[in-house]
Amino acid sequence: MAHGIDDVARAAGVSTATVSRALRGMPNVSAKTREHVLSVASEMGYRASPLAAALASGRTHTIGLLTPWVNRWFFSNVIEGAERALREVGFDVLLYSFAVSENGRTPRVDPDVLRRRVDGILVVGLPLEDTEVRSLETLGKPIVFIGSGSSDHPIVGIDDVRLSVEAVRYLLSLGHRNIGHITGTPDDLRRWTPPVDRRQGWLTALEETGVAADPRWEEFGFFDIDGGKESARRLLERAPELTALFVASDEMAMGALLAARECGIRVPEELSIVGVDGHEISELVGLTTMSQPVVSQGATAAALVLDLIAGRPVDRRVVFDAELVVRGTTGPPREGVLRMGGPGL
Amino acid sequence: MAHGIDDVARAAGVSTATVSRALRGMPNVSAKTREHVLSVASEMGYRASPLAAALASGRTHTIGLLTPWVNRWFFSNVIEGAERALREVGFDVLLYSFAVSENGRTPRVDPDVLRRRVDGILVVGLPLEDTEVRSLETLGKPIVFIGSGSSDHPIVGIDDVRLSVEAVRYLLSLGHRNIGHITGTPDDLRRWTPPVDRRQGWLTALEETGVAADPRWEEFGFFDIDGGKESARRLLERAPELTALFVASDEMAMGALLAARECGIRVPEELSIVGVDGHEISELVGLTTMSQPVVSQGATAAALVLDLIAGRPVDRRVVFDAELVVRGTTGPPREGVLRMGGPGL
DNA sequence: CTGTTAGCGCCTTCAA
DNA sequence: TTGAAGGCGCTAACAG
Repeated sequence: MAHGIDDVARAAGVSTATVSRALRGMPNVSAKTREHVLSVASEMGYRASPLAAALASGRTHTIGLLTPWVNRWFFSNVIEGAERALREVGFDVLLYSFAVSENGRTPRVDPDVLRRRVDGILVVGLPLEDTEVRSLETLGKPIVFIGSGSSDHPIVGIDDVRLSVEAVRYLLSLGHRNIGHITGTPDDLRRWTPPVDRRQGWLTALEETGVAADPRWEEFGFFDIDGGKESARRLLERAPELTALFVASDEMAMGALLAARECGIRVPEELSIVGVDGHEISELVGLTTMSQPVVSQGATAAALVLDLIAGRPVDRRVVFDAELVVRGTTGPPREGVLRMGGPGL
Repeated sequence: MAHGIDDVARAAGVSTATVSRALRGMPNVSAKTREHVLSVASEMGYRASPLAAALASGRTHTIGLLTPWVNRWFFSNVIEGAERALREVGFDVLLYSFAVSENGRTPRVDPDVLRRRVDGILVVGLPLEDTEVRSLETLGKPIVFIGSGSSDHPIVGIDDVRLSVEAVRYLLSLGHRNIGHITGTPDDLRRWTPPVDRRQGWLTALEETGVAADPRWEEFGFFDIDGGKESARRLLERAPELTALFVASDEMAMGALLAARECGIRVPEELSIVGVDGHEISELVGLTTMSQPVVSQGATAAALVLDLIAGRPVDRRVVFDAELVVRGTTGPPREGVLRMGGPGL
């Protein structure tokens, strides 16, 4: 039942080398020989052992997927996209979750585990320390980052500054001027660019319109629902003049919604909220958000490693567009006074 | 930089066989030889090529993880648990997502892709067709199911009937008698036991109490938020006498919450809702639910395949307990009339 | 306890 | 275009 390449060679009356060439679609095989070999092989149900092939050729047809979490929205969707794209072209995906150390100084990725096991590496989400990237580079395999990464390798993501400017401009166009911001940047993740860039976009959009962003209008916290809730609570108590919130992720925005509800603040009548992500649940909660394509980012990153492996030239950076999705959590500010002359979007 | 086993053998002044034995902790090596080999190897930064080792030994130290989705709550959490448990003991995880065909007749898993690549298989979530299971069995490797599976292989999961009885008993103990049920069973997933069992539990608990379950009290739909919302809308319109809903998943329950809100029905004053899962978001939405340990199920399934691989005896079925978590979506029925003499929980 | 010797199943020069 | 033969890097009998 489990045939080897020489069983096929014998049955087809050719050498193993010819079988190997025919099956892999190499050019130097006559059409009729190939056809014959192919039919014999399929008749026998033959499949080359990926292990043996990898050992002999040095190519594993496997991609190592490094991720801090598999059970979080952004990550699981990227993985989904990458896995499907890779499987489609016959590549396997080895899943490696690594710890997100709070103190940030424990080495989290061990290149030796990947050595001689993969043809390329995909790093999802969290940026690695320089030393970690260097150690991965010793593998001599292509590396592609998704979401946030190292400057020396291709990265696919979104333009966080731009998208944030757009979100805040939308709020400005509704008449809001007192717009707060909730972000998340634990100390050890300073190099995680999305939150930093989103904050920058918020500042930029306000400046454009001549609004001075009061430092009291921003709040830091954890990047999940709970974190958003706590941050929003503090923010709303401290700065009651705020009529709108630009929140750096949908999950935090949902937390903000909960906080508003608990404080008895009606959304959007008294407070408008815009998130970032396009989380499925946001749709059902009616959250206005900047929606980003996540599965596509995974698929694109997969295509990039494959290009790199094949020696094709690739873009150093692929940027996806985020799209403003207006839903129920945004409206004109509570004073009902639209100050004309704003940017208008 | 990339040494082979014979480099180490030469450097240590022993044979490759001894190096191999020493490094793998085999018994027949003298203590001092082992120590010496180990130190030489680590000095050289040597790691055995998993590929070559697998080819020579027939053991790949890799588990194939089959799942219909990686970006859904239950699945991503099971994967997370399994991956971490496997990596801890040096096993790799090959991720295979397979299509969930709506018509149910397209073969979704191709055993040939796994042939000679894995030592064992984990199937997460959806049950496979008998033919699919048979084809996987031709690989001759242990298979473990999580959540729902085939009778011929170990399965880890929860007792859906029991948990549902408990959930409904809780509603009964609050005084509810008109308790509806929302479930999801697309036609091609008849063999997906959780929804079937949860429905059974609902029926059983009602019967115990002498309540006749009106067929109008149950509604089928899709197993996500949207599906729950639609189902709840239909149910609430059709059977206004309902004072409580037992919903077969948290996501559907969240949909039901949305539907209630849109219909102007207050929760829990006018309608109590209980879900199943223990989804993180439910916690923040304040949903009462039967919480199941999911990461643990993944980790346990991982331990089971490892046992099977090692030839250790294993339980054919590992059942985890679900736990009632009472939060804000449940309360006494709207009439405020507690009919005494109920089961009392 | 240790070394020798075949493979594991395929790919890939090199000749023909 | 095809075949022969030597690895890829390690494990596992079998001797010693």
